[in-house]
Amino acid sequence: MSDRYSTSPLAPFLRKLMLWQDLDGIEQEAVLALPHAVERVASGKYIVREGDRPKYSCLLVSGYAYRHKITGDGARSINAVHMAGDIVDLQNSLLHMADHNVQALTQAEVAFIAREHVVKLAFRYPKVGLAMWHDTLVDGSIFREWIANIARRDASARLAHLICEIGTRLESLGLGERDSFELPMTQEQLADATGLTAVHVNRTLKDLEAQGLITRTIRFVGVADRLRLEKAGDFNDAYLHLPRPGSLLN
Amino acid sequence: MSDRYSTSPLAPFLRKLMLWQDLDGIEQEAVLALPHAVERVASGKYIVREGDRPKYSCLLVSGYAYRHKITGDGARSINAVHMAGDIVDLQNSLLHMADHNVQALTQAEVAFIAREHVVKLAFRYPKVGLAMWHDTLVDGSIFREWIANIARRDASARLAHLICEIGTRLESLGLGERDSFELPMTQEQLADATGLTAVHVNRTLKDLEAQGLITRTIRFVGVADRLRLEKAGDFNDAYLHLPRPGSLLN
DNA sequence: CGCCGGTTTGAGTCCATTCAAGAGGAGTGG
DNA sequence: CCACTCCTCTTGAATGGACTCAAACCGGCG
Repeated sequence: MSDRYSTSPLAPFLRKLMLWQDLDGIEQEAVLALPHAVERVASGKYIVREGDRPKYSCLLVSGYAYRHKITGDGARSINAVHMAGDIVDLQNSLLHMADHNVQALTQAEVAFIAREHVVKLAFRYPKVGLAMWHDTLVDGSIFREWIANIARRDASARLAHLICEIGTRLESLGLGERDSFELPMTQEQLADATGLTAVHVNRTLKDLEAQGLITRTIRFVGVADRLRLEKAGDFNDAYLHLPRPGSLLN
Repeated sequence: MSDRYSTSPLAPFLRKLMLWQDLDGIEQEAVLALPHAVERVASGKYIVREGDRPKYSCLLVSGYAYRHKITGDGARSINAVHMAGDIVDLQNSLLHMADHNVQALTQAEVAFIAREHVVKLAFRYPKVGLAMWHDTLVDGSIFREWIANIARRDASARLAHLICEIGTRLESLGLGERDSFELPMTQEQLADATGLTAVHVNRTLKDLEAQGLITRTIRFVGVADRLRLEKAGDFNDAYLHLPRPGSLLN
């Protein structure tokens, strides 16, 4: 049984919920007991498409995914990057109509859960419900930070900020080290996530590398000097609302 | 009693929740019975400040407010504009720490409700809870659209889009007409909401006016040609998830 | 081996910014 | 009631950060 806490496909999801609320054994069991189906998704495949009317919420069990919209003249805007444990489209399933696309960034595993099971769980176990609600609020907080990032920071700060955020989130989910991880996004995807063009991302990354803030290998980016990178990206992790020792309020 | 549905300071909030869920009489009563204190706030006053640890959620009863962040080098980014009925900081109160500021845009009335009452209501009356959750999801959807707007549209489209959005939301809340309303934001505020500068907003608004899409009086903007404005702003209201005849699902 | 998606680099352009100064209104206080 | 101030709006000129266009490079893969 304590096995399930690590082997269940829902384990990363549970781990994430427990960032937000201290769930007891019964509540944890209830989360893991959600009826679900796991699917393997190839890199680049769509998980949800704008206009879909999904009946299932989906969670990312492994790999990366991203949300994006296409504007009228065909430009793409990436709204979010997701990693194992993230609820990838509570949004779309509770709102009944997908207003954006979700696409696998790498090969990934996705767990599908019928909407009504999610809702039932949330209201039968208020702390679980509160954790999920909390999660959607944190998502919102991240969107706000992205708005500020794209609207009011220059190219190198935008990229530095994005890299810091992903490192911090990876670490908070126990998926990697904050100071040294790799980011599986093409420069074009980085551009669409920062409101830039691929060409300019290329030049800016080279610049960050020349300054000794990051390292780069083909198609991947790593962090070299975390502190200076945070400074360059005007990064402050408060908006991620991660639990801190001493803030164990309800 | 049917009086309270129009006179209570919480009436606009209830009206908004009922956009998302069809609440019965008991549920409606429960919403209106929330213990609350109403405060009048002068234009420009802060309602919540970044770093606050608010114990109260607040609702906008009348007037306008906006959320914003200040970046490291002092630039302001406006993340959202709110009107009567909007839940203005469930965010900050449920997350325990405000990650951004909320400021009155005009003179406004704000209702403060202790966090625990909000939570209790949400879980005692699941449909009310679902409506609130839904509301936070729609907020998130709007943030995503703003990201796309700022990241991937040019100045005139950004402004056109913002104007369309506010008109549509005003109408959906029964606060005005979609095709002709006034927007109490300075050009500097419009700039901070669209990732532009005040000077360029000025030139762009003049341009939209010259094209016959909007009308302008001192410090206010009105809609002249809604259809063409929507086209210019690449505006499609799907992301607002407003109820439509025929989509009365649960 | 040759294609293909992604990366790199250069040169020229442009949308939006910055800087700067003036005009118009609203509010305040003498 | 006028003088004064402050804030917003307006306009012009110059600058610049990011974009576009275009070509070359690179590594993986069928």
